[in-house]
Amino acid sequence: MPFTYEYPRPAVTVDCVVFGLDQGVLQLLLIKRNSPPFAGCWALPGGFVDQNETLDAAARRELEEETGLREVFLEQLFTFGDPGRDPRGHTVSVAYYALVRQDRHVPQAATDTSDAVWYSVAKLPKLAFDHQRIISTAVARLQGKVRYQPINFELLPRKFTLTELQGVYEAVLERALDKRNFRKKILAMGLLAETKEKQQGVAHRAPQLYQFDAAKYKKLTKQGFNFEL
Amino acid sequence: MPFTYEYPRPAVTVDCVVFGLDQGVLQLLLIKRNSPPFAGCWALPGGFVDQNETLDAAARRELEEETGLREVFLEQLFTFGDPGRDPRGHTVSVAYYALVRQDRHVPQAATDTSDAVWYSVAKLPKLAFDHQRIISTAVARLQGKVRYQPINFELLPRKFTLTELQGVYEAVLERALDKRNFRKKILAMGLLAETKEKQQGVAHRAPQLYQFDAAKYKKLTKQGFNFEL
DNA sequence: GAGTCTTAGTGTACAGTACACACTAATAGG
DNA sequence: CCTATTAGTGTGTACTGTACACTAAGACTC
Repeated sequence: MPFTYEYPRPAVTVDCVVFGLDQGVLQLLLIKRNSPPFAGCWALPGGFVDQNETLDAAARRELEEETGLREVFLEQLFTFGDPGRDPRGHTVSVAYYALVRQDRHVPQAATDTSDAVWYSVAKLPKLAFDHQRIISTAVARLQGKVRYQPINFELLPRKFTLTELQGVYEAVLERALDKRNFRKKILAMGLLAETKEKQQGVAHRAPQLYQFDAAKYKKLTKQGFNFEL
Repeated sequence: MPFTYEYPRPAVTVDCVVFGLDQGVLQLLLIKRNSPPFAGCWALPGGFVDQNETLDAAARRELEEETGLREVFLEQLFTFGDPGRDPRGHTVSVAYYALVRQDRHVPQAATDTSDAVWYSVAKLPKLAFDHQRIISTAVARLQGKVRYQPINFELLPRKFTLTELQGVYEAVLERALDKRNFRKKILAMGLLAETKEKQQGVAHRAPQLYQFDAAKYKKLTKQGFNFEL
């Protein structure tokens, strides 16, 4: 026991707000709790931080254990530590938010042991602990972040059309955007590379597929560029 | 003991990055450590979170205990939890940043028991733990925040001149601003109220004193206004 | 293969904002 | 009263944000 500590310690957990996108609607991945407290309630995936584990690692570990998701975009959100938030005792939760590509949406079948289900952000069930508050914080953060950092690509398959991308922005920001202006701005950033492909199997003019140029983004970021929408 | 926990728990601490302003230079409040580890080193004020104490309360308590400062602007910054950051064992630190009014700069004499000293942000001594990293994060956050939230008032006395305010922005952003454009923008926000006073005892035209209209700020914020500089 | 349906893709004009820039006004001190 | 010092003010120009409507292309139907 490395510390001598005069009071009982608060415990440390991580919780992940996982955003996905289905049919242009912003979704959240929730877990059904099996054990008390809040047994039977829906909750964010998460759990205790192990000794000698970074917070990021704990978040990724819990995410994989409970949902099967790996190698997603993951960023620290905020830390919630009110004494009353867990009826078992004082628990400090470091919250993360994650963005998951549509083509990697793990369907329920793939995570058969756990009850991980996607819910539309607009229609969430009653949640355990203070998870509703954590989600509200995450939504606000996402809306703020999207304005000056191109993270919405993380919610789409690697190749996507501009209309799809606009849909993501609209879903996140909860308002309509002008098509022509959106295209102008997003292309002006210079972070999108045309692929040689067009989308197949649509009953109308086939749209161009683009992909996000991560290398260029890294380079421009280092030079202190801003990517305001 | 409310939890059964299979591993030894990481401990939870808070650390405060306290910004002040002296002669137009951005300053940081540091504490000299008396005990190991890092005895004799400079460090951020902070300490363990008590059971059944909110994180905010812990930060305020530690700040007052170690520096005498009360009722300052205080906001959560980021949580640092790398296992190696404290040689005694795994410690998760919830970092805060605070802004202190110039007229409330507690001089060293007022905190006679502790060694709290203001250092220019540009010339910091070697610091304990990962506190240098925490400070870098705080500076970046402050620079970002200042662009869209009027928090710089927190660094000035209640009544201040526009030139002083401009100086704060310049100190934080580390670049010069145009006087006329700055005045236009900052007055256009509508958050400054002229006082009936002018600054006394200056060997030149006496400048108008202003104060921040907190009520108006609250009202406009609720209406979703932006305060970009 | 002509016609229809549906979404892709494109340009311009106007308003508002950002930015560069230089002189007069007022006060204290000598 | 003269000097030194900072306060305080307006305009023109470039750029950026925004509103807005039509043609292009592919798939399916008959």
